[in-house]
Amino acid sequence: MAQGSEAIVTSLGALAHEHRLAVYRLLVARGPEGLPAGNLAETMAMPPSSLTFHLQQLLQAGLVTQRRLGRQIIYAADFANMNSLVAYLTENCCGGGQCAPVCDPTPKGDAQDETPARQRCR
Amino acid sequence: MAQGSEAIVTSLGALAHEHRLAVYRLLVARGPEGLPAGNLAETMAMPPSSLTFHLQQLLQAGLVTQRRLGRQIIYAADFANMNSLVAYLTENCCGGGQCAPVCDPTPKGDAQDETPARQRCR
DNA sequence: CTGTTATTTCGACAAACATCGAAATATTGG
DNA sequence: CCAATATTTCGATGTTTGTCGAAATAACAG
Repeated sequence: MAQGSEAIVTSLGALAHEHRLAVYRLLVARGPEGLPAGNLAETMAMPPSSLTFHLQQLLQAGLVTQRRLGRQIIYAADFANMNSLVAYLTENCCGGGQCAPVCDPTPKGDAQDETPARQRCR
Repeated sequence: MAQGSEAIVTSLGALAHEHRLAVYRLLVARGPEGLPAGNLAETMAMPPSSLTFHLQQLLQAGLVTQRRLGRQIIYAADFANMNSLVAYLTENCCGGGQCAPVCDPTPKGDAQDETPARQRCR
């Protein structure tokens, strides 16, 4: 119980800041291609050293990835980790179906809706 | 869009603490009936004044409600707000379906100590 | 090499957060 | 009113977070 929720607390804390949430949303919107740090700093109108501070937290929480491209460093959202976070909240922090889970958009061609009467799309 | 995320940041921050997340989970497990502050303090093995501090944050974030019953004060989880939080994360922080929604959150009401991360639908 | 660009690390500081005992505030029962 | 119970408020204190300029590192182009 304690070791699993520790990572959750880290992720929640990483997103619990105006600038970091904004940065993360930018990266989500950008997709796997990601954005270089300089671009983020300019968009956020934030000094580079401040941005780095926040990116480190997102990185440590495993919410973003980092890769080098030439002399710039590209950050991208890590969707797997956000998935875990949403899953945790839905499982542990919502009453039995009280906090309605998101309905399955079924992005790919599979049309199997055999889930046992739980998903309510509002 | 920006003013909405302010409330989200507050909610995330309220949950981004080991003790508060544990308290909130206790309240979620308890349901609308809720638990008195003293009961929470004892369960959490935490001095009452410390507990109050954390309860205030959850309260301010709108994640829990407060009501008096005799000389004790009962706290209960506010599911509507958690619903908003999960909805926000799913809508704004997950790529187009990249962050797969949760499937089948164990119909029976145990939800005690499951592995927090993995949730494969298929 | 040398200079230029992109980003991080370091250091210093203010602000916010967390902890908890002691005192204060409600509520009930006698 | 007085005592007992349940919880909060206050105050003091240590820790963590956030900010940002200056210096350091890394990569590239001549």
